[in-house]
Amino acid sequence: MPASPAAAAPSRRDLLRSAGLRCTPAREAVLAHLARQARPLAHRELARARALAALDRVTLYRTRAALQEAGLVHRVRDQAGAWRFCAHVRRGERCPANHPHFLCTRCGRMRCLTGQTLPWITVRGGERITGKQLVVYGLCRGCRERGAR
Amino acid sequence: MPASPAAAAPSRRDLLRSAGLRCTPAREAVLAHLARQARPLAHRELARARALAALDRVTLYRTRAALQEAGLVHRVRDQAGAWRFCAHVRRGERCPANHPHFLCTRCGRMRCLTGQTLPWITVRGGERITGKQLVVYGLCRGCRERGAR
DNA sequence: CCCCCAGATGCAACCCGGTTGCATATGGGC
DNA sequence: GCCCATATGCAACCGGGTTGCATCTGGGGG
Repeated sequence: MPASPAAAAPSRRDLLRSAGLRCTPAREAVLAHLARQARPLAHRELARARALAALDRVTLYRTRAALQEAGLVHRVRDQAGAWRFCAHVRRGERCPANHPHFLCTRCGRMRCLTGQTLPWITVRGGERITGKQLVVYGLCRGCRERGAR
Repeated sequence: MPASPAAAAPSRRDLLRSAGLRCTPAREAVLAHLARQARPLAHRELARARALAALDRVTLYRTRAALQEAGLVHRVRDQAGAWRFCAHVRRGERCPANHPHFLCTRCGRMRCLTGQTLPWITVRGGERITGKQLVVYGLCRGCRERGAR
């Protein structure tokens, strides 16, 4: 594995292409940003990012969706009702979003609670379960120390 | 306990008033409808209800909120990002919404999975937890039998 | 039983997340 | 380098939810 700066990472480009997606500047930038932040980002947070500010908002929405459908990214609904997208930390995990998420109700930051899996829920009544999500919310440490309550 | 039809139920009116709310037609109607349905209802479902169709949508939003703040009702975010409100089945429960919810992604109906409590999630990092919610989604029995997939 | 006002309702306008239709630009296989 | 499937940008739209303001009313006090 070469150590040259350009080739150090497993190449966004290869990642996108092997997921069956065309490699475009928008997708590279969004994927890079999600990977760098490594926490579930809302549309606003993406739109505010310097590298993504120039993108049309529709493009941003479509890019998020494309990355998610291609399996490079997972998403959670936050308590404000918006989707948040997060790059998979390790590729090839069996269920990449099978963990709870924490959301700070003050600063709006969300983080993955990796290392804990979602509980097994039994639903009696013949339903076919296709997914689940658990969001824990409250005040993050920073917000708790900074302000009262 | 009297058996006359008028006094059989514990009176919506008393419920509202003891929760510190004025008793208005809108609130009585919304509370009655939520109690009758006994599952988390989205704004659309409330707005479509015959008894509530005449209400202004803002009133509906404010009524939902009032009932919830007064503790007569709890709410969950569904997978579409909208709030759903559900009347408490029993009053005085310690944590009235401390159960998972099932959402059918086809017909959009949601139901409370009472009888199961939410798991204890440990969040390391000094966060103060104020709430959590677990939504399980999939196809309900009816939709599964009715359509394919 | 009526008066009166805090609080509830209705209306209009607005915000924001998200989607759709369509014309134009471009990635990448040939 | 060509060419087309597909990605982007733009404009318009949808739906959930909120806000400001004028009007109405529940219900406590007289």
